Amino acid sequence: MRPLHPKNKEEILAIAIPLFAGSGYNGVSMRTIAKNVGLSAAALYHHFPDKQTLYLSAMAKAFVDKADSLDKILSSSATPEKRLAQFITRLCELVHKDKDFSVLIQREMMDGNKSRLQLLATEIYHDLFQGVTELCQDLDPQHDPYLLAISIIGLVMYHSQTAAIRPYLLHSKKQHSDPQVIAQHVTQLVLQGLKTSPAE
Amino acid sequence: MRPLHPKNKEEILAIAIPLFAGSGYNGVSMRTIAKNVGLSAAALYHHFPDKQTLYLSAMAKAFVDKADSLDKILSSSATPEKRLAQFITRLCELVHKDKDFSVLIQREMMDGNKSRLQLLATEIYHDLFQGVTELCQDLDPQHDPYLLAISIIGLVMYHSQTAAIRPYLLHSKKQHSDPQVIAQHVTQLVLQGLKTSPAE
DNA sequence: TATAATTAACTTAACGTTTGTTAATGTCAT
DNA sequence: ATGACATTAACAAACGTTAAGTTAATTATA
Repeated sequence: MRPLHPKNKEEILAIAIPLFAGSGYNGVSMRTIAKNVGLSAAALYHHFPDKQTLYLSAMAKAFVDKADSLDKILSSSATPEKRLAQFITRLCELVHKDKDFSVLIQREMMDGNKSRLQLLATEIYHDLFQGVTELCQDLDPQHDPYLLAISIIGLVMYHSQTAAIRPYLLHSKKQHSDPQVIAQHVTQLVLQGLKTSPAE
Repeated sequence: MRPLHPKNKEEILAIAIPLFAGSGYNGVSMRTIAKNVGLSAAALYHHFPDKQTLYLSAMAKAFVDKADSLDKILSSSATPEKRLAQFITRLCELVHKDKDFSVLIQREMMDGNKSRLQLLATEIYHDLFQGVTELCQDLDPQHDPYLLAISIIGLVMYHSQTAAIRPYLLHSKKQHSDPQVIAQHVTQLVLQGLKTSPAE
């Protein structure tokens, strides 16, 4: 029987992405993906030559267009402080809306071999990191822009990645998962640290 | 033949820990562990009833005594600022010396099911997080201590976790992996943000 | 103190299952 | 009729795990 709704690659990848994000490469079998898609495992090989290619395609799809909107903010003509605030807010929204994004990046950084890390660095991180580094130099030439760039990105990412364990920690409140609340906290931390107001 | 140097559980776990850190639970087979230890796979079942138990034992060993030295700093009588600086420095040293530590925690946060997350939260994070939260309240009651605690821990952890991809990023220098450099950067960022000096 | 029983620490061989993957085949729109 | 998209069946390899056997040290017994 010919299927009523033949699956294309994009549909398969859209289903595979959260699976890989949730259980990692080794934790997701071709049969698991197939079952979720509504196909036999063998049918997947009509769309992808092997599992590795399917996985890399899923990664590419998960990352595409993510960096673009951030790059626009970074290269705008606003003041450095405003660019920083906008960038942090946008990144917070992004990782909140697409929860697989930061998890997949994190998994790649831990699991990836050299060539995959290089791919991640050039394809995803290069422009983004370059932009943040330049922003950091505009913000304060005194600081090491490299360390500062990692700190800014890391702050946002870490708040997103700890979401799973948060319910089991004390004093956890709903607002702590609100991207706007996190964005405001991170922005203030980066710009002013703990000194709530210089006027005090 | 009875072996000349019989392996005990601790030896097996010491070898299993970096394997699990490097490839995750599903990425490490009993046969792989056995080969690295110098035993047959079946011999591992003489020491541990199953893979899950071996893994959880490895996690316990990797985490034990890690939180203790940090708790001491947090409960000292120094000023909040000094306690913060000491805590960050100690945590930086710790994740730099034992690179498996933060990776294993990160993997648990991503892979762990509910019961394992709860275990991680109560066994590892509870006292530590509680201490950092209280320190944050001492530092500045204005800030949300919960968000600030995650930010502080996250800053240190993220610098450690991005070590693998760092060689593939531009402007990377050796000093950016130096725990003392990172500690100083993070401390200054938390205390003062970008404002290099109020006297300027 | 000599000897028998027990135990700790392994081995090889095999089990049933799951894995990624392929082969052979079928169905339907163009 | 051809080609795109699917199926079921099967493959070899790797998986976690178990069974049975071997050896040497320890412990109990006479």
